[in-house]
Amino acid sequence: MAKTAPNLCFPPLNLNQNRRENLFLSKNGCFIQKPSSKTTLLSPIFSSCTPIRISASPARSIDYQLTDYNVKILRFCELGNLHNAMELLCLSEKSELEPRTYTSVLQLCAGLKSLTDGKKVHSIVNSNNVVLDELLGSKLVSFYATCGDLKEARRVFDGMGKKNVYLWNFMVSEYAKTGDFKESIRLFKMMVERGIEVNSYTFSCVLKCLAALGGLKNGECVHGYLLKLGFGCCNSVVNSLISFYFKGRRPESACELFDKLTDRDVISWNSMISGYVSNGLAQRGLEIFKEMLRLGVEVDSATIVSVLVGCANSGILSLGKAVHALAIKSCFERRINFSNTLLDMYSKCGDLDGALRVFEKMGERNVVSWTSMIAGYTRDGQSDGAIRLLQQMEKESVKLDVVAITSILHACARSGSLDNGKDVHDYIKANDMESNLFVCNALMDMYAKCGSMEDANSVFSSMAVKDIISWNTMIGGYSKNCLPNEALKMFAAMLEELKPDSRTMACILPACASLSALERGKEIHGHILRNGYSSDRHVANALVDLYVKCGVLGLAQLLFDMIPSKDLVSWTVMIAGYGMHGFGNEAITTFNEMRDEGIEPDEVSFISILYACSHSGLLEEGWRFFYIMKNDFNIEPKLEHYACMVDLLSRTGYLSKAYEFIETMPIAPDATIWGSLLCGCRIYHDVELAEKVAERVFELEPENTGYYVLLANIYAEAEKWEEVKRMRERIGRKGLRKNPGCSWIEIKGRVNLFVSGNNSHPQSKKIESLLKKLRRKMKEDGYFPKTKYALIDADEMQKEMALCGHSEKLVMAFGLLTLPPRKTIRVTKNLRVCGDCHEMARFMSKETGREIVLRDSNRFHHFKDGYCSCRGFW
DNA sequence: TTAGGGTTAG
Repeated sequence: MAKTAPNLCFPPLNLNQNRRENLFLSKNGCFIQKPSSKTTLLSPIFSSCTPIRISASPARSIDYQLTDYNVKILRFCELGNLHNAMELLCLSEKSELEPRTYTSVLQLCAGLKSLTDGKKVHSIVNSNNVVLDELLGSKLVSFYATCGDLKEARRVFDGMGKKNVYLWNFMVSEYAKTGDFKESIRLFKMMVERGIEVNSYTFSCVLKCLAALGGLKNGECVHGYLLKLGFGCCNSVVNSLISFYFKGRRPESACELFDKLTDRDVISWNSMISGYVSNGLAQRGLEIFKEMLRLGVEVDSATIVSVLVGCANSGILSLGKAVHALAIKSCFERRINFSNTLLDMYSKCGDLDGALRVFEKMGERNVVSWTSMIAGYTRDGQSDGAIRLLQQMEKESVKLDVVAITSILHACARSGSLDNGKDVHDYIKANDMESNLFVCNALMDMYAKCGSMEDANSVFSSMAVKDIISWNTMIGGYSKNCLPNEALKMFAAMLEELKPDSRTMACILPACASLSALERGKEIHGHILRNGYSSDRHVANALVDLYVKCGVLGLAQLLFDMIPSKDLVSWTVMIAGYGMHGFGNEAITTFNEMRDEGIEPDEVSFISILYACSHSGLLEEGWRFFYIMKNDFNIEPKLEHYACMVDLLSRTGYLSKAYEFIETMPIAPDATIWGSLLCGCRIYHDVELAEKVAERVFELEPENTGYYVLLANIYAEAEKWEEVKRMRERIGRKGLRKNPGCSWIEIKGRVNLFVSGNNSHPQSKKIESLLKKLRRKMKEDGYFPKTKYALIDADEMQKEMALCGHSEKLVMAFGLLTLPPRKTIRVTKNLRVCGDCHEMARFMSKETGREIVLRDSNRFHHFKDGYCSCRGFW
């Protein structure tokens, strides 16, 4: 009370002689007015006041006014009038000024953060040759530090003779405040070297600095030192140690200290809760909280905050709600930051309604509250709700910051809303946020996920500063958007600029996989091994996928077996791999193993297993999985699942059942589903059903040439040349062009692409002659070319010529000519392999003793000794 | 003359 109350009864500024007898000088050198006899409340202060000896003579009193600058300056200081205090200080003679006057003015300068005035005081101190004693020195140091001139503070500090432990601690903590923890530690070492008697404050600050520096070993040394000095039982020091060990990711050491701490206060308990929560051990943190309640330890707002974060991280809504009630009781919930934490707890626990209730009840909201809600909707898959909130934010003129922008971009990316994303981009431009790295990375990600790699690239090109995330986003974006060549180019450019990381590997491998670029993939695999990225599960899964898609199933299996803790993706990739290669039974065994491991399949793993069943003709098993998915796992079948089932029925010849199945589907079938049945009609030569089905397909996808060609082929195989002609005319009328078939083969890391019918390759002549030679031998062996597939109503010779030009044949011949003997020929085709080419590949494998692995748009065909792994299911 | 250790979301 004595420190603040005197201000309440100050006299007016201009000293009134008549009232002087009422003035007293307080202990800290300030004038205070003597209270009237009625004032009893402040009377205790006066017991500590010394009356100033003031003569009643008018002459002496004038003399006082002229000479005692100290008193006047002190009075101005007390009034906060720095201007007048400075003016008087400048007017005063050295001999008139007392040390206390300088310190008071300096304190005011610090309070008002007036660096200029404080510097002036400092220069007066210097020019008056005033000795910097402990007090004046401390004031100068703290003045400079408070005004942000830590360098000058340090200069004064270093120039001082005797310094007490407070001032040393002050400097240590000032460096820590600016983030210069190393300098803090250097000072601490100086303290120890100079024999300064450190105290508990020193250790609190030093341990915080060491935690920030990640100096676990140094911290342990300090721990030993403080024990030696006898601070091992000091509650505040042990609390600091607990926090230090938690920050150093050593919860067990923190726990040991807490267990031994007899004098626990609320900070000790809170340190344990928040320490566990921030170490990803929220459940243990919550247990500490329960123990705290059990023992009747009083909780405070910091306890509640940490517990809420713990509930959010572990998804324990019930406890979160109970703590919410406790917060209401304690009136904590009225503060905005607290409400935001609460809101986030509900949102992360999946209770969006609860989050919304907090949000709506909040008296004041800031951008964090809004962003929290947006993130909640996005997390819940309700991107539309997130975008609606953005519009509401705009209406309420809430200014978006970087985090808000990135959250909204994330919502747009999740929902694939390119238009909304572009609006956000406009906002970014209008608000000068284009140079922010985080914003740019999120923008690129949004464009990539919305399928616009052109826009993503334009953001990328305009970035002055790029980090590894920028590069990875672009590479991953190209890979996922079926632009593997661009991904590889970007990867090559990245290598010129910076070292890739494990995430880069997981982004580039799918590009190699989609190109079946085995050699490039192997190069990257080598890089992964050299850099120790194989333990990254994303990388390991991508490697399995790479070898699956490059047709090296054995290696994929080996790598899969080597993954120590397989996740759902690892299993799903392997199941799909077996399916793609026609190993349906192996896929089923793998699926069962996954369930034995306690991993629950999701809708994607069911697509993989159903796909595997359909590509191996496993009808009964397929139905069983379809049933299990719906009934045991409560997964509502999606179009992809129905497509697999239709495919399975069609491939196994149950065409009318497939038709019925489509008609009774609870969701509208798309062209792919009808297309599967159309393929079945082709396999089983059901022209009548094919016509019925084809019309449904044409309605849904009138522009897709593939389906017109498919029907034309069905007609051609039935030798209905009139209908083939009709189809060709229909295609011609619509101005549609058949998608050109192309195939490629990677030789020495280079992808060699062949387009059907194109003979511009430098080795064309050699290829042609090899194919003719092979064809002759095949005929001798009783092989008749499947000329039906030529789709041309011409004479047999012409048809055979047309078939010779199919891209997969050209590539296979090129492979035979170029690759060393016994090397497997690996071919990839953009469309489904044609029947004639399939026959020829079978023959080639027998005739040349070569293994041929052909990946078409649908599956793998392994040709060996005249047999194909697809067993006719393709 | 003065201080520290626990908490706050997107």
